[in-house]
Amino acid sequence: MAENAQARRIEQRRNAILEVARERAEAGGWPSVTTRTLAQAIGYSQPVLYGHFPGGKSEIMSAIAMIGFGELTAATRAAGEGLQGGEATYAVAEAYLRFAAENPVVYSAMFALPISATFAHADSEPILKEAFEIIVSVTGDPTDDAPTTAEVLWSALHGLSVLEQARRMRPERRTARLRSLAAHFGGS
Amino acid sequence: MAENAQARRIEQRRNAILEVARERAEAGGWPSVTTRTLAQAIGYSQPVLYGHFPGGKSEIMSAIAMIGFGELTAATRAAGEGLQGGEATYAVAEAYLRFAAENPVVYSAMFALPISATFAHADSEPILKEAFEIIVSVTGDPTDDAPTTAEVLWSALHGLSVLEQARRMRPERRTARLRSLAAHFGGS
DNA sequence: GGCCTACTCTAGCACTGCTAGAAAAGCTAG
DNA sequence: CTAGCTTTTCTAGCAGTGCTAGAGTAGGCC
Repeated sequence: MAENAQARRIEQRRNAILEVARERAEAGGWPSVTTRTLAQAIGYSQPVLYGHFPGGKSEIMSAIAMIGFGELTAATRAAGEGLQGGEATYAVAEAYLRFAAENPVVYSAMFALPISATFAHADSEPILKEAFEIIVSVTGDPTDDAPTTAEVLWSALHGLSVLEQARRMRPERRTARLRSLAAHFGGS
Repeated sequence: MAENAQARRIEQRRNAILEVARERAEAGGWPSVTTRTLAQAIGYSQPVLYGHFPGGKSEIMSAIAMIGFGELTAATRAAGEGLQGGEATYAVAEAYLRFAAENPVVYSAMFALPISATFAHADSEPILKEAFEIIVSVTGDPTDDAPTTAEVLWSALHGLSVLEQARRMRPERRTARLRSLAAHFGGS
């Protein structure tokens, strides 16, 4: 009984840590999330954070990154639902770039950390593999092997996300880039 | 007379800072390059660094990043020299990925920093614009506007570089990805 | 030789992630 | 209801970071 309530309290606090950390990171970047400010925001002292995440700040970032992969998978899957060929490619790509643009720091955590997981491998984190499968499904290329083309398409999406975030791309050409991408990878 | 010797001494020390910083960064990552270790390595104290680079560590990283852009431009230009169509695309892409793989931390500095420069704009840093022009020249796509296609191609190259470095791509499929990229962007 | 300028260093600030040991709270048993 | 024990939580501090004010030292000039 007591253990159950205790467990729920701990789970709740863990979620609070992740929620506050994400919120603050989106507001002022990852460097603005310090163990001190984070601890104060949840109403506890620093060591409590290490009780939940022994790996410290980087483990907190990794946890948020995993949540991000789940959200990205859901968003791209929903976007491609029921579509075929180039339309599916365009829709999935658009959803991907939108997620990255709307959650820049979460997205950066998803790729900045040494999570050590090769997308196309079977023994990867299930969430990563799931996300990769969606990309594979919209590469309308029968000549090449699909996983390889998917790796290239994912790279293009990732590059676009990073470079748009860094303001290296012309904002007004966003849809043109998406059309170009869909034309090159969307198959028939 | 004396001023000239003085100026040369200062220039030499500036180069020593950049050289040592790059060396150490390639050996142990950017975090291992601290103002203390860097100052000690060049035989001076920390404030001397700020005499050369008032912006501190980030300005040193920016300076190295600019050198990196110069090297990347030279490497890709040399690779594409005299080639046409898909062959040029493949060669340039290969040179690009090789540079990123051989200079991972310099490459990361080239894109991690807020240098604030949109590649396709005329008023960008000349070095950046020059590098972009090479990419434009190997996009054999007459239907789309070339700069937009070049932005997408650059994104794909950047994404491949980052994700290969992060071990998210299967290493044994590297040439297959390059062929796929050249096939999709190389034109006729 | 004496002075003045320009350079260089020492010492320290404010901040970071992280942790050992003290204090407090809560549960268990008598 | 109290005593003791376990678990949780906090205080205080370490080692390291980027950066800088002011003291000290070297150099060239008259």
